[in-house]
Amino acid sequence: MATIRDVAKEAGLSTGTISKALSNPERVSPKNLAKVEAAIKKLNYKPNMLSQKFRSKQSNTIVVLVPDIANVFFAKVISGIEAVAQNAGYSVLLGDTKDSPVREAEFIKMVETRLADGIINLRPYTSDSQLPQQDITAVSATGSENTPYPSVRIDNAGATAQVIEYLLSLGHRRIGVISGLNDNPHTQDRIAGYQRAIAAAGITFDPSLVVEGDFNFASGLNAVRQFIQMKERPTAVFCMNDEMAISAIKGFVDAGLRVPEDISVAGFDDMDVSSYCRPTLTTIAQPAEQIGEQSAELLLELIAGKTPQQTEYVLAHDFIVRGSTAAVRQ
Amino acid sequence: MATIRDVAKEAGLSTGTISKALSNPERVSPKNLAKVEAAIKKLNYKPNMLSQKFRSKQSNTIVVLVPDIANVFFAKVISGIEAVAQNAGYSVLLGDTKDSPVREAEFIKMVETRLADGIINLRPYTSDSQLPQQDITAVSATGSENTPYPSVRIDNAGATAQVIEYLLSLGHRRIGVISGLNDNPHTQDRIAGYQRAIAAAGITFDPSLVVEGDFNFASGLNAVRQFIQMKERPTAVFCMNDEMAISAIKGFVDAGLRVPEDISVAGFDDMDVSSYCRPTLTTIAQPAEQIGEQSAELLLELIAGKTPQQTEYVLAHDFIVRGSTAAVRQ
DNA sequence: CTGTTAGCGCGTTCAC
DNA sequence: GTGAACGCGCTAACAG
Repeated sequence: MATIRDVAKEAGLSTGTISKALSNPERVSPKNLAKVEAAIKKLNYKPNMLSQKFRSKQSNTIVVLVPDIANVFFAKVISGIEAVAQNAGYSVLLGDTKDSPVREAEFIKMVETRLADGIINLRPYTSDSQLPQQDITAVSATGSENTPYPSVRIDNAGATAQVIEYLLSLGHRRIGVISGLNDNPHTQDRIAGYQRAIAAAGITFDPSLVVEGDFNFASGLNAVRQFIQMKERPTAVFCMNDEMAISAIKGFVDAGLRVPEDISVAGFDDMDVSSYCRPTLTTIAQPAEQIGEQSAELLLELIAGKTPQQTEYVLAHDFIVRGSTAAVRQ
Repeated sequence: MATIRDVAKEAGLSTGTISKALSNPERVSPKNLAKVEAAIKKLNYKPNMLSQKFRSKQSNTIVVLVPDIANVFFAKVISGIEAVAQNAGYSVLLGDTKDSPVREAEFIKMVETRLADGIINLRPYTSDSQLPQQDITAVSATGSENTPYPSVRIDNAGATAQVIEYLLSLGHRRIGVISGLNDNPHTQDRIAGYQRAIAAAGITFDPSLVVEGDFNFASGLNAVRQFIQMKERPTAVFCMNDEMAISAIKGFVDAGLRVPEDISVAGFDDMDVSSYCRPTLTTIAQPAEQIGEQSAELLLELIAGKTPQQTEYVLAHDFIVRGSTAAVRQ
């Protein structure tokens, strides 16, 4: 495989000139430029980027830590990250951690060992996080409150409160929740929003109305079983993502209840499918791609050594009312 | 940042010994090994992987070319790739091409310039593909028939024929199709399967029954409008993915038709949501993760310079009958 | 504008 | 078992 020295020899010039011709063509005489081009073409020379990176000590790579890439929300965030990174000449290394701290640690090691310049973490921060054990440049996308490093997120508590207030306005007083895993920070933020909203309406918190899910379809169905067996069944259920909302709807319907006539269901995330399923889903739309873009921009600033004015971005969400919620039956 | 030389100085040894201590600890005296460890810890030394890669000329990285990472099917394939790659000590670089040949070319350049050792292409092969312009080690996941390089795929035509045969067995004679883009090889393979199946049943092909979609939700809705206006409406519709099937169902229902009583709808891919929407979806399940795993294994063999026995894997699919299809109404 | 040269951090000789 | 020295491909610095 041809090296820059081969090109130099072929063109009858020195390696320094070739190098300059590639990076600063305007600083090389047109005559020699032509020679260089000819030699490159003849030898089919491709600069070895591995050497370039080694030389420049810049990997121009960021790693994205994601608990599960098959989750649509994460995939969209990544899409946003990729767009910004690509534009800035950065590559993105995919770090599917499968929720394992060990794997997470391995990816963190990549920036310690210079394979990557920084990390974007899509996993919400918990205390067992390996980050930031060292002084690693990292930002948290989909962060929750109190993330100890730069983050981009939405106001999870506020968005939840908004949904709950809407359900209250429809006359619902017993509002169930299908949550994420209890130790997930998003779960906690959203529970806080729920409690805030019902407290403001003078309703006391009933823990039995909160059923733990895990953000997957199956857990929505399980939760429904619990609700159905209750003596005092809720008249509305807020689900912490759309997957669980969709399966909850199926669960209620299969049990002979109509949605939204007999029971209202609201979701979170606004997946694409949420406007095409039946009934269509009332939900919170997170600006997933934008979260990715903002995170990437923030990280790139950090890598460049700049100190950004903001290190915590709270992006706007949307509350979308569709067909799965209605006024409580009298 | 500490280098191997710093460690050598600290330990009172030479760089060569340190290097050996790291790669072949058993070939260094225990006494010195201890010194090395102490020095490493004291200086918080981390080997510079960028240098290692440069030195070894091995990037241990593969790039995955994907048209759209926010597509669940692709995301699952990637998940499978990631698992195998990680296990083999490889990193995966995400190449979101946004369906642009220019971006595709850029990623291909990464393997030409040594940044990556190989490519897995999730975009079905078309003639305008930039691959394999050079002798690049690449494999096509989700390949279609006649892909000119190693590939992993399912039998698209056969799977489609299976769905159609099932619909025929239910008494349907006019079977509509919502396809992918016409120039997509998967579209072509599946159309072939459709034609084969109806021909075997003695039905002549009516092109007006095939409506072009684009694999997105919205196009399913558009296609439905065309079907509804037909004088002779189909009694069943085969959709080339579940997204379009779900939105088609919504379209029919909104138009006052019942699914499956008035019209049957079948999909392709078996998204998670397909067992939770209403009605649940009759569909073809592709082994997405397995496709990813197989592709990664194949590519790694190729990279290692082995010649695999097989260069075309056709994996088994599943035909899943659920609630969206029923016997034709008399 | 061009050529020469040093050295990035590491692994790998080959003497000792 | 160990250490000194070289070179991977490239860029930067300086001299011409």
